[in-house]
Parts: sequence; structure tokens; C-alpha cells
Amino acid sequence: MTEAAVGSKSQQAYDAVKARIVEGTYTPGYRLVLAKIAEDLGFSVVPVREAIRRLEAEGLVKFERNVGATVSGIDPTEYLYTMQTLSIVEGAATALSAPLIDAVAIERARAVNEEMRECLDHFDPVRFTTLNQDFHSILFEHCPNPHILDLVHRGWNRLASLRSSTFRFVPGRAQESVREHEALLQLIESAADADTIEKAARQHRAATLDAYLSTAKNQ
Amino acid sequence: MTEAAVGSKSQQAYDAVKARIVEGTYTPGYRLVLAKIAEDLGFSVVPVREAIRRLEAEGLVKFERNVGATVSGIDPTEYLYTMQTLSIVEGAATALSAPLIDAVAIERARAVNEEMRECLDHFDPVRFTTLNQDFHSILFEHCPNPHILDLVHRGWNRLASLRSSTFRFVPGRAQESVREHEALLQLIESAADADTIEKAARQHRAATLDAYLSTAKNQ
DNA sequence: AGGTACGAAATCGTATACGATAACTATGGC
DNA sequence: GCCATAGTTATCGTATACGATTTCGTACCT
Repeated sequence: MTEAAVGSKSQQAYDAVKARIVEGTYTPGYRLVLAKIAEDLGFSVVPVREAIRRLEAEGLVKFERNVGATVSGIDPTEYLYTMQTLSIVEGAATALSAPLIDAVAIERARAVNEEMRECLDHFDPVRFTTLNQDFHSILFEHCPNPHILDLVHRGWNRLASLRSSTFRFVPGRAQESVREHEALLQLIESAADADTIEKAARQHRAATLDAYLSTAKNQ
Repeated sequence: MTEAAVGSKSQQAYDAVKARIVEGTYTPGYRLVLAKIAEDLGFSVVPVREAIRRLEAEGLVKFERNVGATVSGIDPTEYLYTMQTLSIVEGAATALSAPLIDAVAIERARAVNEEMRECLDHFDPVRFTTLNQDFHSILFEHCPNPHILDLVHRGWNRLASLRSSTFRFVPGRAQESVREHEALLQLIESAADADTIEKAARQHRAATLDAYLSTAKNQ
């Protein structure tokens, strides 16, 4: 899983900081001081700076001129924007991929979904979220449009700092999600038309957003 | 139109190089030598480098390690990816915006579309393309999701180096486009449901792609 | 006591310098 | 005459250094 071919230092810095954000080592609001990170990694500030700016472009980091960078939190508004965008690009990615998903992949996805169901019993939100991405990644394996896939991954990264929060805070949504996965697989198996699949996949993501919104009536 | 508050030098470099690419001063394949650009702008290479990497993230520039940066062309495959993605995000942006478009905006859009029709007579592809973006920008003025709007703009930028090529190379498509604009406005005026509007907007972009594909049977 | 102004510390932004890498060129061998 | 190889050049990648800007703390004034 770890990259053998470590790229340039700016690439290493990018990977390292991104990993810390996604894993939750750096939590939202965390102050990213260039000199400090550079020292930690044993680099100078220039490549670190470049890495931070790249993360900024992806929305993981907020950068203020002459002030510095912080891990960007994701307020309710941003969450809404991100989830809405994800619902659209995931819907498209699923619909485009569907005709290319073979029976083997379906079974692999089904197995992952089964594991997710088990996570509900053991109450393992972190693993649940990982498996959820695995599930959809299997469906996207042969996605014919890498640009759209890239947008999906960007959305996932942006949600990373909130990892599994929905599972924790929105009662019942995880159970529903597992059921929707199975329904989605059946649609794909039965070669439903692209529009039906797109709507289902889109709704799958939108339902999580709706559940969040109706729970968090505040703001 | 020119920004009064010039930002940091890296920002200026970003704007300058981006403008040259979008305007067509730097054509695809053009070699972007950091030191040369830095000298032109009167900066040192560090901020220029940062600007180039940002443009790379947006897909406008291709960067090879220890080799350098070139303005990224857009081959037929990339064109397909970009147009397909655009059709999805423009469709979504239009559908989300539609309920918020007032009668005044509709009339402004209609006026722009009328100008586009005139461009067909004078054969002015450059202005046609500009107006086309203006037309859609009016519709997106109150788009409730800035993330999606950002994706639209990224797509437009990527297509910039091909500016108006469709108009030139696909006979009749521009005329069709103007008609589709009017149809779209009428859908919005009549408060058609989101799904209908989304499909129309999506199809509007997809049709241009289809026209291109059927014309350029090569490759 | 509260607010303002000044000064010090922290941090960013950029320039310059140099080492590393890849592309190019010329030379020699086959 | 062509290919391989060594040397040269161009360009990138990063380190270091310093000036610019902001922030924070302190002292002074009202």
C-alpha cells in the first residue's frame, strides 16, 4: 500500500500531510506551520509549501495570505455542498460504470456489503466507512471516465475529516445504506437502464445528506 | 475587469499564465520554462513554479518531473472526458439554479442568445463562444452550490484552448445550440420539473460532443 | 479599568544559489 | 554510414537567507 517509488519531496510532503488529515491526526482547525512540518519531515519549507497549496486546491486546507494554513473544517454548509456534488458525480460514475461491471465484481461488492452489515452488529463505524468506499470503488473499477472518478475521490477526501460521523449521529441510516447497496447491485445485475441506476445511486448519497439535515435541525 | 488588488506574486503568475493559455498565446504543447516566465514577469522562479503547479492541478498544464511543463493539449479522449463531465455538472448546475432564475435574468439570457444568433450571420466564432459562456453564466448566477459551479468553470477552462473549434468544425451545431438555448429558457420559464431541465441541459452539452464524434470519425 | 499604541516574535513570501536530473551534441568505434 | 557512449548544456528541485506582514504581548495614556 505504501508507495515504493517515492516521488519528489514536494510529493512526499503532499502525501504525508494528506494522510495525516485523512487519518485524523490533523483535525479541522489544526494550524499547519510550514517550518514545523518541514522540520518534521526533514525537508525545507519550499516543497512543503507547494504541498500545502495543492491540498488547498483540493479543499482540504485553508490558506490565508501572510497568516498560514489550517486544516479546513467542514461546516454544515460545506457539508451540504460536498454531499450534493458527490451525489451527482457518484450517480454519474455509477451509471457510466454499470454496464461494465461483471458478475465477479458484483459478488465481491456483495461480500463487502455483507461485511458492512456485520460492522453494524459490532458497531465499528471506522471500518464501516472504509468498506463503504471499497464497495463503491469496486463498482467504479471500470469507470470509463477518469475525470468523474477523480471528482468522486475529491469528495471522499473532503468528507474524510468527518469520517463515519453519519453512522454515529444519524440513527438507522447505516442500516438503510446497506439495504440500498443490495438494491443497487440488483439494478446493475438486471441491467436496468442508465437513468434508473443513476437516480438510485444519486439518491443513495442524497439520503444520507437528508438524514443528516433532518437530524441536525440546528443551523 | 483587471483586478485592482493584485495578490501575491504567485497569484499574479497564476493569473498571467492562465490568461495566456486561455487566450491562446500559449498553445498546446508550448514549453513553459520556469526561468523564462519568471524573467518575463520580473519574478523569481519560486512563485512561478507554484503557479504552474496550480495550473497543473486544473489540467491546463502538464508537468513532468525534471523535464518541465507544457501547455496540455486536449486529445480526443480528453475532450470526451471533459465534455462528458461538463454535461453532467452543467446539467446539475442548471437544474439547481432554475428555480432561482427570475424573469429579468431570463430576458438578459434571451438577449445574449439573440446576439449569438447574429454571430452566426457574421461568422464570429470567438464572440459566439464568449457569449455562450455568458448565456450559461446568467443562468448560474444564483446557483446554490458553488462547488458545482467551480467544476463547470474548470471544464470551461480546459476547453479554452479549443475555443470555438466546434463552431468551426461541426456544421450546423451552432445553429442547433441557439435553438436549444431558447428551448431551455422556455422550460425554465414554465417552471418545468428539475429532472426535465437537467436532462435538457445535459443533452445540450452532450449533443455538441456527439456532433464532434460523428464528424471526427478518425480516431 | 479599558482601550490604544508601540514593539517583539512568529510566520509567511520571495530571491538567490547550488546540486540533481534529463536532454542534447559531438565524438569514436564498428 | 550508423549506433553507442561520454561530455555538455539546459532545466528542474530544493536549501538557505532575508525582507514583509501579521499577530500577540506589554506598557502607557485616558
